[in-house]
Amino acid sequence: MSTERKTPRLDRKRVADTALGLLNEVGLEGLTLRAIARELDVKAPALYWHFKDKQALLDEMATEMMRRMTADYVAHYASHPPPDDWREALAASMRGLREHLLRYRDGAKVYSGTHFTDTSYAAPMEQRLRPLMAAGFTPAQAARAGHIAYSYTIGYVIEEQAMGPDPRSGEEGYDLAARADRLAEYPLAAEAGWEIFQDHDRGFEEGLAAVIAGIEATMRGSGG
Amino acid sequence: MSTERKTPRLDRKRVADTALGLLNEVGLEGLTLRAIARELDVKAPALYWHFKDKQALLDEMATEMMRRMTADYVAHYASHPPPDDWREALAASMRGLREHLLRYRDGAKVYSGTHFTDTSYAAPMEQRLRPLMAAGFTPAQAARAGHIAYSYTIGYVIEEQAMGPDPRSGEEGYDLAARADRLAEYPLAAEAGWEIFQDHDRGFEEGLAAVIAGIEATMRGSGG
DNA sequence: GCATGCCCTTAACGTTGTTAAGCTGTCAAT
DNA sequence: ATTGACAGCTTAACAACGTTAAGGGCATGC
Repeated sequence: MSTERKTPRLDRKRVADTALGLLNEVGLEGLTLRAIARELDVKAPALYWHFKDKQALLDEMATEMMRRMTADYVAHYASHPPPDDWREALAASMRGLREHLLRYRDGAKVYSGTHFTDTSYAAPMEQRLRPLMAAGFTPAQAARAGHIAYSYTIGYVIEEQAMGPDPRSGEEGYDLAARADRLAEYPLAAEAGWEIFQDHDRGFEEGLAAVIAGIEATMRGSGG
Repeated sequence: MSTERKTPRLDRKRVADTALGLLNEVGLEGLTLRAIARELDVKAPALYWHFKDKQALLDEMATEMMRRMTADYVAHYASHPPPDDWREALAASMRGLREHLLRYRDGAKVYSGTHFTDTSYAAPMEQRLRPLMAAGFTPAQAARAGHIAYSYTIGYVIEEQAMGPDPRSGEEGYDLAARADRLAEYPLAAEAGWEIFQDHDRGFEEGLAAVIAGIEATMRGSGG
């Protein structure tokens, strides 16, 4: 009856955890099976006992990211009351998504390139949709609204992580003055750099506010 | 008529063109330097005369995609009058972006993972921003508005291409009924599948309309 | 005719994902 | 206790990849 049989050094969760940790040190292109194995004090082929191939490991990593996100949600709403306004609920959900993607180097790329290994992604999705239903969205509208906000967030973070080497540091990995020089022929594009490449937190919030306002404007009262 | 100096079999454009063609046949993970070289009747190391490394080739591919997109814009607006409404102009720009990303397998992934090799991306950006300025947006607002729509579009197409193997075919690469079964515990998430995974064209349009309406609602008349 | 430099080839290196085969320790049954 | 089986790892090896080093052919300027 004991679920633990003896002393297996590895299991799927331990591998995914370690791989996620290593991801932040070496990035996605440095994340080789041998490096992960070394971190686990094991040889590379051992991983194939637990995963069909590398993609399966990446899928498990994305799923683990999702699980941690769900756990944060639950923990947070255990102490705070959930927002009663659907706009705040949706915004909070997307902020949480972005925050978790930014927690790992190339997080958005790993995340968006995988199919999940179980249904753990459904719980946050369900939570994201419930407030919309409560506010009078039809199921189809709620799904659409959620996907719009989701697409915006994924796209924003992919761009965000693609340009700066340092997620979350104050540094800009990009010489904006040089960029403006190169684009002297295109004054609008040149000036846009200052708005787009700086203060990602504020930029994300402005866009999120617009997206949610747009959902409200185009989808409320038009369907139900 | 011979501007050609002698018989160089390769140049950057020919390589990028061929690589883009091959991309549609073999996908991003099958796009090896040897395969590209074979297509060009050349050995793999020859590519290193024209490109520093593979990433440089991918960058050139993304830049070429951008150039083709610009060319389409120009060709289209040579025969049609440009929309005078900033909303229509922005929507048309994003439709064009999506269409070009969908034209290549893994197009959005290639596109969003690269830094451009020249300033050719600035022309479409400039065109995207000009109508906004004409409508009274400040430069910062125009930049922000453009980036919001851009992020949404990139995120949408990445998801779109990640799930279906066949871009643009009528087929669904995904068993929605099986998905709904697995998610029996999460009725909202289950039902959302039917909205999200079908009719990408309509889904994109609805989201685009929402995003643009949201830009209007949150950014017009608030700045200057 | 000879050297220069461009453009490509041949050969090879180190690393990657992955497979095949075999070793080791623990448990169940005898 | 001895055995057999099987889970879980190792060692060895393979093909393919990106990339580098060295050299060859061939047009051009002197």
